[in-house]
Amino acid sequence: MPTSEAGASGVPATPRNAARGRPPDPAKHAAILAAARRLFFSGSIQTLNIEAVARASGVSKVTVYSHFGDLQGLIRAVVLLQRSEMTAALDDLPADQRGLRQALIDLGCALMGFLTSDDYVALQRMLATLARQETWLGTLVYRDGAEATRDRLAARLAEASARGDLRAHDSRLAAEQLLGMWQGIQTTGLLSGGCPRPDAEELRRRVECGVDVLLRAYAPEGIDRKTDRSG
Amino acid sequence: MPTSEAGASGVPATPRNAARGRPPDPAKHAAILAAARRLFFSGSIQTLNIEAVARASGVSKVTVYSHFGDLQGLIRAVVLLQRSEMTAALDDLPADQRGLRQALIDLGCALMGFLTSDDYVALQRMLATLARQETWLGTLVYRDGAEATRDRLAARLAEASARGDLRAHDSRLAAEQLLGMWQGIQTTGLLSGGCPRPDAEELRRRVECGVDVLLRAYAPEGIDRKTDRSG
DNA sequence: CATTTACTAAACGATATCGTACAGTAATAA
DNA sequence: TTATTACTGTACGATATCGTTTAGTAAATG
Repeated sequence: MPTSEAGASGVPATPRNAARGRPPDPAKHAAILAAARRLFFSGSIQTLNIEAVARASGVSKVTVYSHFGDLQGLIRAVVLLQRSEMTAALDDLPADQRGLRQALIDLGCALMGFLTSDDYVALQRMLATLARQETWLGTLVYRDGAEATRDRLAARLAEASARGDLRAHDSRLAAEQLLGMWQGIQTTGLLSGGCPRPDAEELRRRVECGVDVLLRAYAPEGIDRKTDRSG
Repeated sequence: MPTSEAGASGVPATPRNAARGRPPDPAKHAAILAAARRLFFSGSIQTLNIEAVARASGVSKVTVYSHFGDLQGLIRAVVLLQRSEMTAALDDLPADQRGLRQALIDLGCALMGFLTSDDYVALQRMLATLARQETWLGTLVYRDGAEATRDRLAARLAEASARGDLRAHDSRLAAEQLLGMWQGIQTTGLLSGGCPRPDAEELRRRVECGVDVLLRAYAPEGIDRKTDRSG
């Protein structure tokens, strides 16, 4: 029997102590995962089958099973890999601070670029497909993705409010509102394949307008901000 | 050969003129469609297979084929059926006019109730799964759903702007912003199974806050609206 | 009546895919 | 060297599901 302790973890079959026999090959583990990911992203979850993965990764079918136990396990691993890349991308969002408006715009542009990327859309589609069988995957990605982003954004809004740049408000709600305005109905359309991917220009416009609406609505009491974004 | 002209339409096999032989049974057509719909909504697209549909609708397998030609055809028919129910629901949205704010809130509540319904979520999941194979389905639902709703909402905002209740603005964009604020990250969460369905109370709060943000941001120039929704 | 079309029940052929078994080779530790 | 574990290639068994065929029954028209 192979190690069989790898399970769905990203770690290549942790040897229990000081591995007695031939050590498992991490390169193969990675190759399988990469092939599975590629196969899924260039097709649907239907095209992600063990044989194709084995062929594409130049590995025996048995090796796939010994590394990931199961097709479900492989799918899980792909989702988790994608999730880790997602969180990394979200952690790299700009944290610039030359003025609240510009900071929000930069963040919004980067975020929307990510949310409309093929990778993210594919991940969401996968989760939508798996939602019935593996709820926990969706929960995980939602927590680390949408919720985390909202909370990070909320923290900035709360700071701004504390500085007096915004009136007192429910920051988490405001953050969701901003995220919602940025997305509009785009993400829905992308997910169902109903609309093409918007270009950077279009995204920027949406992001800026969303920020302006938020700033005007939550401007400190008694201040009527006039903006110069006419037309 | 059976009529074979039904295709994916919702109409039960239009007889070309004055049908010579035994007429097709509309009840069976409906029963098949209903069973298919039920099967999909209580499972995933995986549980929607011809044999199960035939069994559940008390109809021969061959009949299913003669009515819908193909599994793809059946799936198409289910999506189109669901789409027609969706558009009906969207057409029934309240068009009340006792004040802009209340009208928007009523509309938002009804809409969000629909968007968070099991049926709508299931439809979106289906489209997300099918997005690679049958783009046109997604396009169709997106047009009749999200875009139509946005445009209807935009029309109301444009009217309000013409009346002087709102400042001049890009109504379509504003409509998307409002839709986005209402949804926040909820729809994303629901789709991936990441978050539970919000209750009516929660939805109402989101809708109201979204409307207030929009109204304040797009208030006629020079007017600083003070709201009484403190806390 | 005969003809034509819709429908049923059961069986069949064709695949696709899963997961496992087997026999052999490769790499590492004792 | 020997024991042990990883890996390969091929083959196999078990299903599941599609879509079709066949033979017969049901319901309509002329």
